[in-house]
Amino acid sequence: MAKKTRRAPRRTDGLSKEVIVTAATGLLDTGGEAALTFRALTTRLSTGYGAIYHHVANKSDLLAAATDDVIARVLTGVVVDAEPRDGLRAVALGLFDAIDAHPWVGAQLSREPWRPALLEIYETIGRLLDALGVPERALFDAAGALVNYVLGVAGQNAANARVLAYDEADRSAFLATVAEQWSRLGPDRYPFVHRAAARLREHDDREQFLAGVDIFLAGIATLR
Amino acid sequence: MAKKTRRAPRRTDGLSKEVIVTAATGLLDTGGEAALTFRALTTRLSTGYGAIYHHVANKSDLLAAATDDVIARVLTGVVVDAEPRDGLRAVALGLFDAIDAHPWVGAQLSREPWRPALLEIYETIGRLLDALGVPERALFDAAGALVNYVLGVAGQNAANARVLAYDEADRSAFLATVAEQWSRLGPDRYPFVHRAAARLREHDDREQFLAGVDIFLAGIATLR
DNA sequence: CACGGTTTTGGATCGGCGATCCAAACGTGT
DNA sequence: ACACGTTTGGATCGCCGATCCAAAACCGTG
Repeated sequence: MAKKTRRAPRRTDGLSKEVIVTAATGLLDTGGEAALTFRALTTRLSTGYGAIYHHVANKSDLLAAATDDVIARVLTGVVVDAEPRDGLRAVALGLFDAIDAHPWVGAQLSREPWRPALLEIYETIGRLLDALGVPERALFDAAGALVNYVLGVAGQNAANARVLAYDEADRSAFLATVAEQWSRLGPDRYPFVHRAAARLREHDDREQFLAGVDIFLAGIATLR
Repeated sequence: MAKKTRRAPRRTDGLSKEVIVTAATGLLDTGGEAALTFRALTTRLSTGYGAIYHHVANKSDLLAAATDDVIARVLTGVVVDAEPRDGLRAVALGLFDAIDAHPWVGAQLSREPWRPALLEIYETIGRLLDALGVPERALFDAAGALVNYVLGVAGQNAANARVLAYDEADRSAFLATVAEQWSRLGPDRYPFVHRAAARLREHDDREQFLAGVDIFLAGIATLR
């Protein structure tokens, strides 16, 4: 009935998985995991569902592809032929910063640990630990421990950062509020957290992360 | 019309947040995070949406409550007045096993790290590290590192376990498959993972986790 | 024991999501 | 120029979290 709604003409620039992954990464970075919906993708790419599903199996495939993309960028960007100890710190910091910039990566890595991204991480860190001279019998325990430490802390940090407004002023205001709550908890029931509150205000996440890596490397050194 | 559908009579046993949290934990344990829906809850509790929303603010409130519940059970169940080193290992193992039994807890802890559960974990581990004699200046870095290591590894382990069928036969079959894939990766491009494949078959997650805790404690000891 | 306000409960409903499906538009080989 | 396979856009489905409202039970007051 006179509907004849002329459908929009086909796009000229070809759609590809790469284009879709880039758009998805943008949505994830600006709005968090909840912002990645196929509807938002169709709007941003001005296309339809079918076009996207033609290049991507489903949502978790898309998330995995975006994660692999981010991690691959980090690992190839890091100089590995440095001194192993420096290389390890560089890789650790690179992953920390990447997850800080893309908080959803941390969650995805622990949700689907069998995909390529984690394999590459293990390979890079394991090789560096080997070059560091960690004995064979302890190499795999050490690699597992270090990888998990790095991803664990980076993920926690990203989760914390997500709560904070991304503005530095709000950040210190938030930290002050939390510190105040913590110190109010009472030294008898919460002696540690009560004391930690004072440190909270002045602490630097990145420095604390590196301090943890060093604790780790010191522990690994005792295995030799 | 003649609809006059007599509405079901009101339940006699009172609904409470505790009952709802228990039911939610059951759903989460058997079917994973995807299985926790308000529809499934209404079925299991044979009630309606309003009844549940009367006791619970929303879904994330429910998840947080269930998480706090599980973690509180672990921390109160652990003997703390033992030797600090043993206490730390006991707490670490308790958390590892709890997250292994309730995989969703790990994800929730990193998703909303400001809720009570993580506070209690920090308090318990921080106090034990203090009793261990870690110097004040390193105490908070050490606590942060250890907490994140424990939660990181436990979460990864739970994610791995979730893929595996919960049957031990399927588990070794799966491990064999992964080990085979890994060893096929080629020693030139993936020297570490290629070697790790051999270990994968025989490794015990719990033992490897404890080995990591020991690496940590060894590293912390060097801070003294 | 009656009665009215308050708390607790059940279910209809809404908008938004991932996924599926199909026809229109395009490109390519002949 | 034509036909066939590929790429694209959008209608549609079933399910989700959340909201809202009225029925049912409870309870203090007289």
